[in-house]
Amino acid sequence: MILDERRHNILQTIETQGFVSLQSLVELVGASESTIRRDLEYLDRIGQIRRTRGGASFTGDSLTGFDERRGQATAEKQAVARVAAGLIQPGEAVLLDGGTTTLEVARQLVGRALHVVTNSLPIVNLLANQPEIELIQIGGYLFPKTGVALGPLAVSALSQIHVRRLFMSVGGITEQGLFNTNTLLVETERQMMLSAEEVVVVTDSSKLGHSALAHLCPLQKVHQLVVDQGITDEWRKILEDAGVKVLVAS
Amino acid sequence: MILDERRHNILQTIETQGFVSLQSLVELVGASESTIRRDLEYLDRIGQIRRTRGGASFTGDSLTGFDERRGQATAEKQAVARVAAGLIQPGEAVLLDGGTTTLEVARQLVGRALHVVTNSLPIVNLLANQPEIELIQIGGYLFPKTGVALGPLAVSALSQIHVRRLFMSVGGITEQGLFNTNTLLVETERQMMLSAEEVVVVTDSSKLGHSALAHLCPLQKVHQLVVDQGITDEWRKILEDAGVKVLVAS
DNA sequence: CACTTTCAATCAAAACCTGTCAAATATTTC
DNA sequence: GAAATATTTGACAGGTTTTGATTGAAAGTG
Repeated sequence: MILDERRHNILQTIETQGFVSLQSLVELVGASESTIRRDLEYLDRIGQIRRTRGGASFTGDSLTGFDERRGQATAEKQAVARVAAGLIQPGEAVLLDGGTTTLEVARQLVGRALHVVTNSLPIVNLLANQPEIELIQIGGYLFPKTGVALGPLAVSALSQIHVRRLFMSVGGITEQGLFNTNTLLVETERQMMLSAEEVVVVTDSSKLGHSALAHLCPLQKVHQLVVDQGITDEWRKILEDAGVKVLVAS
Repeated sequence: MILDERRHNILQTIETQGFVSLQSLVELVGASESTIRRDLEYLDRIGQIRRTRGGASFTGDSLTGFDERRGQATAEKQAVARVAAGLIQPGEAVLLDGGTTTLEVARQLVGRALHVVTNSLPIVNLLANQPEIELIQIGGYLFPKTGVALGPLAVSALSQIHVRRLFMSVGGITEQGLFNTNTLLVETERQMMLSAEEVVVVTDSSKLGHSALAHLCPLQKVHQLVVDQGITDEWRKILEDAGVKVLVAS
């Protein structure tokens, strides 16, 4: 098994199981302990997982994230979130997708008078009981681990609402457009795009050039994209040529 | 099982059960007493639980802020919840209304293979990530304080689903029927009743004879009612004459 | 007060991690 | 195509963390 394939395998296992021991990974992929250790170290460094003693755990926005993991929202993500939140006018209605970056955006909204619509359980928990915010929750099948409501019920609910701006996260961006990890999710996000006047993608630069399982839409459908400083001039040009307004957070 | 996973397990158990004895944790995770003690000490130090003699109880900044009333879950409510949960068959689809008693019912469902539909944020937080439970969340305008989704979006979502049993809470019960405190809530609950084959009301006896702002439905629409021992013979007769099957929890 | 249960402290054993190195494999260069 | 170079891999030594057992003290119980 080649390097890339193996790491992909490992990542997927961790994502689906939440926790995986080093030993079980050794058995699963048939490589030595040392190799798996190095893979885990790499995946940790790029922020996809978190190494723990004896194995690794998924670092995605696990809603039960119990320790300091939450503090792992990197400075980049926070910078992106600040810029994104700055786009919002007082009293506006915004739609927030699930994801760690949009969760940071939500954090920036506390105390502002807004209408917020979201299908993300972590965001709902964050904003519930904020007196200034009128919160509309999108229901549906609650996807485990990430706590995002998806599926027909979510799509149907979204079709009944209309907002000024959508803040969306993605799994990957290529010249072919946006991608995400899950077809149910993509379906729901398509309806989100239909319900918003303006589509704002929030992402970190590591997603640029990477694909993912499910194709969401071409670049042309995106109005604005907020990204950290890591973006290359090349990518900036690709995006702007497709009509996307690029905002770099610093 | 790796360290992180074990502590996560422990925390989740404590979070859903409220209190757990050290012995039961030893059995649950299959580690030694010493190890569990150390884990509890750690979780206590980071402020997620409080150690008590013989075990630990949950204190954490609970994901929400809705269940301050947890301690108030009286023995009567728990008894009612146990009886109510006993009605549910394996694999069934149930709809849970918001409310403290229904939250206790939800607590009884942990570990059972069920489809659960609910508009209550505290219940969603409780059951999210329970692997055996398929969770469908009803969205809508999120009512502050109680964390229940209401309004047109909720009604519309409910109209698209169908379940075997509805567990409903009420604000008051008189001979005229059921009452609740809020017209939006009543509207949503009416749709819930349409989506369920059987309507089960869970309540404590103090609600009997008391009215509330909004009339929900006549007694005849209720199939079963679970109540604590405080119910009088007189009330029992009134309910049974209206065709309600009364279950008294002891 | 006697008895039982729970707790904290200690310690050796086991599990795990880091860093290093040589062998194996892939990539580049000529 | 062969040699040179770079990367990846597996093994191992030495150090650190975690674990389970034990013991005496402390806290609850009748």
